[in-house]
Amino acid sequence: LREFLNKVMAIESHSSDTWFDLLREGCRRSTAPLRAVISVLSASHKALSPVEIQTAARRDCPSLGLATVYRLLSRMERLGLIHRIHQTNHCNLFLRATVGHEHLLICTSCRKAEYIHESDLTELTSTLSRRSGFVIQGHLLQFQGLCSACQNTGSKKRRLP
Amino acid sequence: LREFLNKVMAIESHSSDTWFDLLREGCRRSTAPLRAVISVLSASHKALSPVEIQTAARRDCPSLGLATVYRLLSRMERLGLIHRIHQTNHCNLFLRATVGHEHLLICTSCRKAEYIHESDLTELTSTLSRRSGFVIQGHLLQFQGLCSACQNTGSKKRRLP
DNA sequence: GTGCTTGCAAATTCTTTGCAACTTT
DNA sequence: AAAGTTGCAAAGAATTTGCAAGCAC
Repeated sequence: LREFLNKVMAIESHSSDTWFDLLREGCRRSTAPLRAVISVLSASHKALSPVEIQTAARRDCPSLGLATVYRLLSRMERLGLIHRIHQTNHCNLFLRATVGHEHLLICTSCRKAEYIHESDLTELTSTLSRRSGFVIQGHLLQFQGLCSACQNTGSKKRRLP
Repeated sequence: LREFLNKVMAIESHSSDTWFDLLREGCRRSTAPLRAVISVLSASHKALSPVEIQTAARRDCPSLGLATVYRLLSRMERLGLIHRIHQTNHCNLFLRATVGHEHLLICTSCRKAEYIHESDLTELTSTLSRRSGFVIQGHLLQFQGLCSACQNTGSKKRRLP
């Protein structure tokens, strides 16, 4: 696995080492399904559904079953390697997590997703905590919109609430 | 329906007229299932699942079927009267929408939910838009935590990621 | 009466699980 | 060899739909 991860890291220009470090710590065995799914998720800038992940990963691992995809996704989610993307309707899309960037900007048309860096929420969180009496454990902030590419290609596949 | 809504409005102290106005505009017929579901949702400060809504609404409308609850929920969601609450696992909880308050604070234990007023996001939105080239259509901001009541009652039903 | 709504049951869709076979270490 | 993983098929959930009967206007 270690070897495989180093290879993928070398290819992925946008890769943070931390993500691969987490993988190395969290996954003990290097199996074909795992490697195939890692390849797909580490390279994708779009949120993908389990079926899409299966389809894409079958290029490297043709026998890959959907149940295995679900099992791998839940493992990777538990490790904090991927995030579930919540849209008005569909909440079954997954995207590689980026360390230090918790917030998202998602294209409602092509599902391209970007992690964004956001600082102001720290203060807001403590204000909220003080005012409401809640112990705040986490939050979910996601922006939806049309990426520049989709603004031009018209509303082909646009999917609005 | 108008009459029924006025009655409910009178009872609900926290009610904004706008919500009932929207209902009046969006719903033409006053049926027992609709009235029962409105009663439940307008009064609840917790996010509720379809089954919970059915159960609660059966007090007023014993024959209420689950399919009808789903149909009513999707109508009300389309009208902007309720919001779907997205949690790490479950995304099938619904809460009455509060006009002018888009953001939420949700107790992971009892699911008590409060709408919060948040202003800073406007500026952040335009910064993001400028930097990313996205046309931003909306966003989702939800805080999770433990409400003061649940901090004391221990971690009975606590449900963490 | 007309047309929207409902309840039921069946159909779909999405996700999880049991299990024997198979890999990885 | 031992332990963890996989694929398949079956099971479970969650949600949607077809349709005849019922209701609101």
